[in-house]
Amino acid sequence: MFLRPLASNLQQKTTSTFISNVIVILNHSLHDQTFAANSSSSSHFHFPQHISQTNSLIASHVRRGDPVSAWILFHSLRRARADVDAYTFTSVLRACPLLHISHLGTQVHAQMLKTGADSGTVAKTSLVGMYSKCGSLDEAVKVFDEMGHRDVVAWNALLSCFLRCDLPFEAVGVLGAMGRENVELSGFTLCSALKSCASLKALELGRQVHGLVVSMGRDMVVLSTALIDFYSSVGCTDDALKVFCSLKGWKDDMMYNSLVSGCVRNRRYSDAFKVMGLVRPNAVALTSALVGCSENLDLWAGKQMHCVAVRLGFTLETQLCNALLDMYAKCGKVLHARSLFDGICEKDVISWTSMIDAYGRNGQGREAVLLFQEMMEEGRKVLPNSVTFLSVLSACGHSGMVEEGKKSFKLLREKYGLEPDPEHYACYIDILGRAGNIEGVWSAYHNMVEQGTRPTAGVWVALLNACSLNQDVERGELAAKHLLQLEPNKSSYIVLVSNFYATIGRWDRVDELRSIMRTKGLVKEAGNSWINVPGFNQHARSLPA
DNA sequence: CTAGGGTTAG
Repeated sequence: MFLRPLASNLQQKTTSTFISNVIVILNHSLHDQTFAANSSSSSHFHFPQHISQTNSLIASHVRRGDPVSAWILFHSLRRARADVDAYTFTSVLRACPLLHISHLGTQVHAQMLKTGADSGTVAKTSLVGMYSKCGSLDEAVKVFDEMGHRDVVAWNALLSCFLRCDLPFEAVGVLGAMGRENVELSGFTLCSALKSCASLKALELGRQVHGLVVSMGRDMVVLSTALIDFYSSVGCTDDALKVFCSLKGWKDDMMYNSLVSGCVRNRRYSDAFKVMGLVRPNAVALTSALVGCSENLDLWAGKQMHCVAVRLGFTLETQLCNALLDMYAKCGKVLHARSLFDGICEKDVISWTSMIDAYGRNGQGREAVLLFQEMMEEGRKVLPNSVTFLSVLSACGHSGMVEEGKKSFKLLREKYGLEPDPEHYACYIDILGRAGNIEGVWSAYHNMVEQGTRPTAGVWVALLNACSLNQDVERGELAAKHLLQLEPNKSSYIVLVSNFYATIGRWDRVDELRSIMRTKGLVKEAGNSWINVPGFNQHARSLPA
């Protein structure tokens, strides 16, 4: 009831944009030819006889991943003033978040209010889902609050709402409220509960949910997957393996994928390879396993993965190719990485970023910058993001390309409208410091503070390094003070600060820091280097034949 | 006809 005045308001405000949005959608539609023929005169457009049939048609468009067709059908229904019911709206609400047009869902909501289709639990539940998928958490909660009767599905929708917005603490709060309201939990509830526990690293709570899963005894494949993911997230790989082994009967791909990814995340590479060997691997499992190869610098195993991918015909999977590219780059095989990059038909921002980073980390800054320029060329549909810029900036830093670094730092804001993160400033300060431009370093710092960006430890480290190199004693001491204030217990930072004082000859401070480290019981972390000798590699040996 | 599990770049 409260929303009625708001609805007419919205309707007025959005009518003009509504028409232009539809034109945009029509231009992008794969089916626009057939539709244009039909829509030129709406009397030639025949809808199925019953509204329920049209509803299923809209729903099936959405299911097929074609929200544009769903929207076109819905819109022509409205234009023809055909009857619609609450189910028409629930179907089209699922298409709204996929169309990425601002306020589209709000427009539908307004139409629902006008036709009275917004009452009822099912309609309101789909509105909650729509708003949360469009990023309007407040609106979603508002709709939920206005619901008269809430069934378990409505509660589950609210739960996923908080999970989607990365608010696991609030999600657990919803679980508590469900308990107080005596809502009977469903499998969906437990699934969301496990996800919350995973993000909160709440081992005990998760174990209790595990108990509920066992006692409920339904949806075991899906819930076991969620359990595997939960135990992997809290570092209990053995429990994840136990869940996997104790489930008898058929297991699907997702379950294998979850376990492979969990083993890799916990650096249990040989277990990951063993699990992969149990079935014919799919593209997702291979992608996870490749991360293990990259982290492990295990070129031998990585090449096996590559062979498997080729044999099973996964070479068109962009995400898998990206992981392969990265694996070759991390193992120092830039040329292999490049030929993979060239072979990717649908290059996404990660393909480009990984290749730029591959050049940068191997000291080929010139190639990195050239590839970045190629990426930015007119007519490319892939836009660089903040990670791309980090790779470019660090490539410039490693290769001493000061001018190129300055240029890309400017582009970040001016051409792409991105706000530099502290990490970008740290890279940029590093570039200027190495070039001996200490005044540039500090003006970049002041610039950052003026933008309201708070310096992180990484920024202070970059500033301190710049001061060491340029013998900027006073401001270096300032940076040292801030760094130790921010991270007083990190031995690597204490060593860094102590090295700074050694550079400027303040041995009293060096001794002071050493005794601080002793009293805090900190030791300098051992450095390590890693090489793989073919034939002496444990993970490679346990690879399935 | 509303709600759920796995994957890639720093």
